[in-house]
Amino acid sequence: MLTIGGLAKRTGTKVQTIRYYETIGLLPEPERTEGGQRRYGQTDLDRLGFVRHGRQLGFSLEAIRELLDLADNPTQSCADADSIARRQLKQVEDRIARLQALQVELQRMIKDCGHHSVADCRVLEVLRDHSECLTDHDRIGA
Amino acid sequence: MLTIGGLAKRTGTKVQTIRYYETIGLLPEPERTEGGQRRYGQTDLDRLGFVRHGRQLGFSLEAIRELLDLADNPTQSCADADSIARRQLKQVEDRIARLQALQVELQRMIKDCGHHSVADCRVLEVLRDHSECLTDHDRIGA
DNA sequence: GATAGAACCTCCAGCAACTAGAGCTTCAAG
DNA sequence: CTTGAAGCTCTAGTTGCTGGAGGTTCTATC
Repeated sequence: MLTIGGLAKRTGTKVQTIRYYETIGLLPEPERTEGGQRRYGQTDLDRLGFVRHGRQLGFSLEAIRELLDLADNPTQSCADADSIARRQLKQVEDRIARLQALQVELQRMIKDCGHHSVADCRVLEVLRDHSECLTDHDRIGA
Repeated sequence: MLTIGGLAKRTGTKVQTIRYYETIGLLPEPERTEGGQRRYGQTDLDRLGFVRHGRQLGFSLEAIRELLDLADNPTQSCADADSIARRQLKQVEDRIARLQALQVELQRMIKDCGHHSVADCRVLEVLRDHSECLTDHDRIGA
């Protein structure tokens, strides 16, 4: 039997986080000692491992909850799990695209900035310029 | 002069968000009408544009606050702005790397899932397998 | 069996960065 | 001068945790 600290260590989770997962019903209430301390078994270790891996993959706790429900009643179609994964993939692809655009822009900012005075600092200019991506028609009186 | 709603529309910001930026001191308190409604000018439009663009670029509000401070007192060295940008770039690169790993895994999950019953659904298996990335030495009693 | 101190317990508060709603007032058009 | 959209303040909720206060339990050592 594992203490909450042991479970935390094995799954790379913080103790507080485990208790938090319990309060939101993602993990079941575990056994307790006479004194009231939590004790965990293999099932708990597996379930928490599943949750943590899902989180690393970028699933929301709600998505993970859905997946766990699916896994708990394995009579339904797998299409549900598939659609959750597809939804996630789409989000991930969007995020990557936006981040890559950002990466390019930051690189440009850094390249153009020659450590002079702020007066001719390009980092600030880039941001200022783009604050005018809202160009003319976004200016007051246009 | 713009109303808060007009400013919101022009910058693609929600009205509540503008008021929020004001309460945290990111935007200055604007002029008010007799009746107490906020009225904004070009400066506010620029400043909020700067903030929103920074947010889209992934800067935290704190980082944006630093940049705005820099822009407000342009006597200091530009090295500060540069280092903020570098810090951000590193974070962005990390995020991209993690997301790409995730993308691959999700694609595999979807590819392997053939819309059968959950019994042989690979989506759940992938997550289950990896919950055992904590392999043997992570099992209780090992 | 006493004791020390690490690890546990509950409860509350807070983080970022907003978002939403209740209940009320003001503005601007017709 | 009325009407209804848009404004106002204030409070509370969101997601996914994290930290602290103040107190109890477990376990190892003497």
